[in-house]
Amino acid sequence: MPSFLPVKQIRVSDVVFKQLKSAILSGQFSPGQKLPSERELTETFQISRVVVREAIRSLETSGFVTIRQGPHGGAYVKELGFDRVFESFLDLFLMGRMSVAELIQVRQLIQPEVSRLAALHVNADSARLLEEALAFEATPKPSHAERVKGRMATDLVLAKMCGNRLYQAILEPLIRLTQEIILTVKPEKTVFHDHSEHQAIVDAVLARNGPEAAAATSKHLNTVQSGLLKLEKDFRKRIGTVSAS
Amino acid sequence: MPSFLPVKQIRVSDVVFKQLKSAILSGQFSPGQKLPSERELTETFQISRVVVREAIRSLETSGFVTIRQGPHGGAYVKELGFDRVFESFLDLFLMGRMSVAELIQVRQLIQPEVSRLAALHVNADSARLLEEALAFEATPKPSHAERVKGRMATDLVLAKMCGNRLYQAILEPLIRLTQEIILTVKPEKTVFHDHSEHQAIVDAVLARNGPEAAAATSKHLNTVQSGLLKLEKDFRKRIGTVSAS
DNA sequence: CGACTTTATTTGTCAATCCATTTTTCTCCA
DNA sequence: TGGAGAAAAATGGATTGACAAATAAAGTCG
Repeated sequence: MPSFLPVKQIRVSDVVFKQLKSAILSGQFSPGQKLPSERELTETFQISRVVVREAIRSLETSGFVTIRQGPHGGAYVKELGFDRVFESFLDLFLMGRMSVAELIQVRQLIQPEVSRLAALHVNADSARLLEEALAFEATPKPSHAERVKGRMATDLVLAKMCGNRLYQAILEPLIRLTQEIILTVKPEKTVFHDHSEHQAIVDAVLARNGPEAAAATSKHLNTVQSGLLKLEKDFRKRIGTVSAS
Repeated sequence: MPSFLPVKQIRVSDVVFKQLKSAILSGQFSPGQKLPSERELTETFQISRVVVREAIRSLETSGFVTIRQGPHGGAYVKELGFDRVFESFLDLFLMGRMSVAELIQVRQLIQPEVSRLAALHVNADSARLLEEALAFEATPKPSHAERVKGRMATDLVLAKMCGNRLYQAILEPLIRLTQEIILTVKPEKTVFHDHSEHQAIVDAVLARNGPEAAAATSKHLNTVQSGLLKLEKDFRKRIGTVSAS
């Protein structure tokens, strides 16, 4: 008997998922555009609606589309952000496969370099954004949550303006993860760093002084570190009672 | 009229997804364990099977479970790896939101530091793994694909043994992404680095010489860089015709 | 005892139907 | 003519019931 090849057993919904994903990645559907409706795709692929729905659901879970209901509803292609990276890091942390100490150690390597690069790439636009972020941090916030988020504004702008989008893709999720940890524990009173440290970083960046920007960032992170490490134990105690978002 | 609260409109499958995810994260289901069958969950949550399926599908897409068919089939909880991070980076790259130059720049910062840490943390076990990886690289491989993958063995072991799992979570996906790019372009003949460079890194690590390990890694990456940058244009030409995996 | 067959369990797919949401269009009245 | 409200239409969300496909375990027969 001739040796036949085994028939690959794959789920139809997987095939559809990959085709749609491929179409998005190759630009056949641009961000903002709408995929065909479920019923149309049913006809196109000649499969049941359930399968189409599962495929689209996977696209949504992967962050490629958002789904809206009603006429003019459907699966709309999203601009690919860093949410998935963030979610992945968050889950690793929640699973206990990463500690605050490790998080800070990585930030201590990457962030000074990012600030250094930001100082080299600064231009009129980014300078304005940076000053706005710093000013935003200084404005009083109604809630603790907003205060914590506001505090990260400068860091996020620096990550964005460093000229390397991969640095941004790594650092922004790490900063958001730090936020998440602080907010979960909610140490209402604690203030980890004062405004002057961010001011020093921004000054150095605006002066295009790379080494100084890196040094100021490094110093800033040392300040943050001590406060954060104390939080982890509290955090681990709480997450048992808090539902995953 | 008293002001009623708006009824939150949420998808049932989302609620189920979050509950199951939460149960996994909190350890109610450990890696290797099986979630209840679809029909059981149907009873538990008092919802239709389709909804249960969508929720489980999302868990699979998020990398929390693998689904098997047949008796003893079902949704088995996975050990959370770095696949999701890798996928996220890969998609960002495919979407043109990250370049090879940026990838290399980040590796040039992180990898020397990782090697330095590896030199500080090396012990009997990790030393053995490292030597095995280096020996594995030296053994001839039948196919180009295996050669490329084999070449990364040492880098992956170093990332694993550096003592910071977040570095591993970042670097391993970046190394795999580099692989993926090389393999897609398939420059059959090209050899980017010779064995001696990895040997130098391993020697320094085993000698517990952190600075030297970092320096050797830095030098190694410089070698890799020049070869890689030429590849990107070829890569971009191809991905239009290659389906997303 | 071993090879084959059957059976049972579980996921995969389908079809038809109805509900919920939301935008557009129509209608009717001031 | 305008505008408010009602109806229609388009789309995703959910249900039900049935059958197919895969696969591990139990049974059967030589």
